[in-house]
Amino acid sequence: MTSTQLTRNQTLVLGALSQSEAPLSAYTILDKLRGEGFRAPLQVYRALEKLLEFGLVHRLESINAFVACAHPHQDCCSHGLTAFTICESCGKVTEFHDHVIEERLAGFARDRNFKPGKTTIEIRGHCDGCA
Amino acid sequence: MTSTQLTRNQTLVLGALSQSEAPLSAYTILDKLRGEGFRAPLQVYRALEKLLEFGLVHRLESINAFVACAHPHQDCCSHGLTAFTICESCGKVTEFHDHVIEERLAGFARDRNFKPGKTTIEIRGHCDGCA
DNA sequence: TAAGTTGCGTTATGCTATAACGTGTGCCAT
DNA sequence: ATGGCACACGTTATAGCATAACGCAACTTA
Repeated sequence: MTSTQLTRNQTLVLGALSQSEAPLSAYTILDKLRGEGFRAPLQVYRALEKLLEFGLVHRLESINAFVACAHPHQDCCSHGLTAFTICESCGKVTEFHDHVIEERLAGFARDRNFKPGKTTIEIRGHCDGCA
Repeated sequence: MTSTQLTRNQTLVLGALSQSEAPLSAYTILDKLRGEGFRAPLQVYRALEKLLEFGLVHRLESINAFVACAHPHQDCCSHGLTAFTICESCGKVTEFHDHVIEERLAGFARDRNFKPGKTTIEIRGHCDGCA
């Protein structure tokens, strides 16, 4: 695990995400942090950019929102592929890692001589509680 | 295969996507169709909504863009899961279907009592030609 | 101390998507 | 045939997401 000292803004943004049950949009984060002196979207986006880089936060492409990583202590997030279920009712997000899927996608890419960068896997639906 | 008569706007939007090598954003489509009388984003979004419904077009969540379905004649797209590779250099998109991944994700959802709706799988990277 | 790097704040702008309202057309049940 | 309905369409306005470009301050390193 790589430990980096976070700046004040980064800490605040990560805190907002960690405290939230559901994923947050950048603008929602901004509103939550106005009390701390945040005034512009860029303050949020710049912090998010770093947090994503550090593997402490994930971006959910299909809903334009962000969540704190569920296993920030491990390094799993940084290289391995991360998949998500996203409940469309309550917003609950579950993060998981699957080696079989990872291999399968890697194989497909190899076959096509495609050099994979970031991979997105997101299942939107309804969680147990929201049936 | 379900065959539906497309409206003029739907035909024009699908045409724009079919002719394009790379995925197009809604606003790019709008610009391409100004000559045909398009004036507002909603004309494009409304057509896209229907085309997505018919399974003739896919939305690429990670780049906010749209592509014509590679196999519109089959029904594969409507139920089965569709995955994509997206070249970040040339924009080329390859669509594929993998039963193993599909099963694996379905199994994961079952285990968690998660009712899956739409699933997104997108690999961004670089295609053979763009190495 | 000069140059480079990094984070920060601000203003402005651009891109993506939808709300709300009204029009016209075709269908078909009465 | 006419009233009601469903649907596509057009328009204006607005909401929501993201970045460009500028300049300042703190810190590092040579």
